[in-house]
Amino acid sequence: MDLDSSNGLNRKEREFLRHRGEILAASESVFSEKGYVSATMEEIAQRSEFAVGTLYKFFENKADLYRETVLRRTILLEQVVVDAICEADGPSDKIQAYYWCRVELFWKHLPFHRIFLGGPLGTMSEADLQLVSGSLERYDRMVAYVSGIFRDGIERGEFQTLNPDLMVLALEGILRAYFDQFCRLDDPVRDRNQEVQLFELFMKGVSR
Amino acid sequence: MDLDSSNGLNRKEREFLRHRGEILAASESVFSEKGYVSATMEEIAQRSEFAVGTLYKFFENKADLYRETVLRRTILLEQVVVDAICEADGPSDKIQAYYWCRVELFWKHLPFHRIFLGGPLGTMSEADLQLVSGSLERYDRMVAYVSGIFRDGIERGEFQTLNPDLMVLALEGILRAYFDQFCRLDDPVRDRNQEVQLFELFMKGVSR
Amino acid sequence: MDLDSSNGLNRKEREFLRHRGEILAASESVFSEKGYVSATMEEIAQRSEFAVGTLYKFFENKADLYRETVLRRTILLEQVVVDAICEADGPSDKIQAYYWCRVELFWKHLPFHRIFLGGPLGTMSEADLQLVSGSLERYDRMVAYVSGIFRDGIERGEFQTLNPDLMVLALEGILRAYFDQFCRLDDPVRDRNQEVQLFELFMKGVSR
Amino acid sequence: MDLDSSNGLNRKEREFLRHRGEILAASESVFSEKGYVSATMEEIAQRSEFAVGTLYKFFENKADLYRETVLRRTILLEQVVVDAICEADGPSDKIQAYYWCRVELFWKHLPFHRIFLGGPLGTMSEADLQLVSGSLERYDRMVAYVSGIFRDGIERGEFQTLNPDLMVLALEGILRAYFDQFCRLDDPVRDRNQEVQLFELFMKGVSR
DNA sequence: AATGAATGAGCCTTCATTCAT
DNA sequence: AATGAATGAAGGCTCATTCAT
Repeated sequence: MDLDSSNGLNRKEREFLRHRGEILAASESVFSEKGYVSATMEEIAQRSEFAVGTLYKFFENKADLYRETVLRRTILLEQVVVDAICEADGPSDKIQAYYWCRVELFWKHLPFHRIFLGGPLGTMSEADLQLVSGSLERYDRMVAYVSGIFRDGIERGEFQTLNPDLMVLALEGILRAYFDQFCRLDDPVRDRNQEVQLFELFMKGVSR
Repeated sequence: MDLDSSNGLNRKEREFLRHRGEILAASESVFSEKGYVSATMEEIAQRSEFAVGTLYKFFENKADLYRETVLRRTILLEQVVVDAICEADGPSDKIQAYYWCRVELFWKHLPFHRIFLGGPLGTMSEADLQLVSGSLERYDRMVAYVSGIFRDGIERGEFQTLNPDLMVLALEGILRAYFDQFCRLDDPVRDRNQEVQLFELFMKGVSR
Repeated sequence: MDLDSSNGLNRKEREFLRHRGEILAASESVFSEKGYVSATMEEIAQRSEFAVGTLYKFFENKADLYRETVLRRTILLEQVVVDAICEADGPSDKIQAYYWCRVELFWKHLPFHRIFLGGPLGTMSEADLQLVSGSLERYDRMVAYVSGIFRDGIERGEFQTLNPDLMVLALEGILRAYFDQFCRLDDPVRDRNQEVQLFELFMKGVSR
Repeated sequence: MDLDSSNGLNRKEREFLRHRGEILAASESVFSEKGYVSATMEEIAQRSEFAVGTLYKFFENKADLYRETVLRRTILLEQVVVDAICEADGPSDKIQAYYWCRVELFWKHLPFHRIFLGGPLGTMSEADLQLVSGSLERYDRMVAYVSGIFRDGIERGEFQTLNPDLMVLALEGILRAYFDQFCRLDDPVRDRNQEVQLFELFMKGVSR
């Protein structure tokens, strides 16, 4: 009976994880709307349909809840991205896979972008940065990974001879600028043509 | 009668403006370190060496102080940028002028970048956006202006046929990504070579 | 299941109402001593033996707490007064019932008189009046009701032909002047003989 | 040149008194609109067209300014009332003189009534009462004086045998109730007929 | 685990008062 | 006397966190 999909967990444990997930979902939505400081435990409680006290059974405090909220998505991001890259062959294709993977994930988890990948990377306060240091590490690792692809591509003569870190930086900047447009809007409408144009612009910039 | 630099203002008025400037400087530094919500009037007062009550003689409230802090720099940004662009001839040169102008201003006003041009553009909450709506308007106007240059460049055949808005978007994204690196650091070191490489990457991307 | 006096409320609800009542009691005492503006939430909290934050779980803000403090007593006043009048027969007896009812209520709720029926009716600022508009409405309704009794008495020939509104006005004035004496004192001593004399003076004034 | 109407004061002294009077006038108007606590020295300064600091050259502090504002009018009240009473002959006429004198003064100094004779007498806090103790003394003296007239009238058989203090109390109460009506209004309209009716009601109540 | 009432430190803001000019 | 910029203590209100049930 207990041998369900959730890898050999019993009912108690499954329920625990489900509740935890519900809280994280609520907190993601509240944090993305209000920002870390203005979000209140009260509102997260309401939206998750738990009592305030219950949140503290699952997370040490507000900072911890925020950290975990961001971390959950960052882990996902890293996994999906690495998988997508692995499945592609050759630097250019890998970069293309990465690009579209990022774009798809954005549209799937727009609120998350508002919390973590939008703005904050550069502009969070010292204190805030520590809140997500675990996620930052993963993000940096991912960026380094992509950087490695560019390095490879340069060696193979597919990309021009530029600092590969700057290539990722430019790519990330273009992605964020594109994403940020939609974070301002209530009801964003995707335009795949723009996504194609941006990618071409970038590839023309880095290609030999 | 007062032959000073401040266009016919008397001592009282000059002192008022100087104090106001001191408060704005303090507030810029505090807001950039803590963010709007976490910054306290108390700390801004201490850093500006005025009493809390004094801040309220110069600004209506915290939101107003923030607004003016951001606006002052945005006005400067717009002026300097437009001037720089005007002095250059032809689309490519104008874009180059714009690029370096933005870079110079960043290094001159790094804290401002943390407040306004870093992150927040995409990720500020509805409420926060209204705080700086005046500045946003100016920024959007500036972006539209640069977009016009791209349009012109396309018509002249200097740039490839892409949506000029996406060109500015990419350029802004690259700039922000470059800037954001340094916002994370305590003691950023400028590397002009990187700045040149990034610009070339971008120009290669948009040029015919 | 709970066979208590509080009409089918559970323990939680009863406790809520009890706490609310304790806060209202404390606030009545503080407001009556200090007046609305000088009373502090801090002191009301101390006197009710709750924390400041707790007050805000029961009342939206200071104005709301004040409003409710006054309203609770005004509702009581209206009920008791109307009941007393209804039980008496004929205009003169009804007025007598009203008079003694007001007097008894005064001695039972002296602090309330300091807040609402003493002074403020005439002298509260525009802003303050809105604070208690609900109570004022009730008070005016009560006065109108008593005025109707005078009108009736005039038609029956029990009272002389004067504007009935002025009769209530005089009666209210005499009551307030009598009450106000005791509000000045720490340890007021009731003198029923005075109360009788004042009533006779008034009745002689309005009777045929 | 210096022998003007102001009893042998020189220009300096006359100007001093004039300025003091202007401040008192402004403060009367502000206090009557806002109440003691809500009135600000800032607003009094603006309305008197002096700087805040200047107010402190004329009055020790806010409490002192309030005290003097009230006292000035109370002294006037006492003088005018006593004069009016003296000019009348016999208890009934003296009371009539007093009544109309009070009514006239009310219409002449409505804002003052809002500050001092409306409400506060009974309902001011301990602290507030000390603010105007000097005025209260004068008011009590005036009331005692009128009480003496009633006592005299009782002895002469003009009034019925009741506690004369209660007679003044009733009279004062009726006056205040009448006055208070108009303090609620922006644009009060006098109705002399009402004033007559109220006086007759009262006189019928106290007369033999 | 779940609840939510209670807590109290902390922040924005006001305003009586002072003081250098 | 006159000014008004500067001060800072005090008050209303919020919200992360705790704890008894």
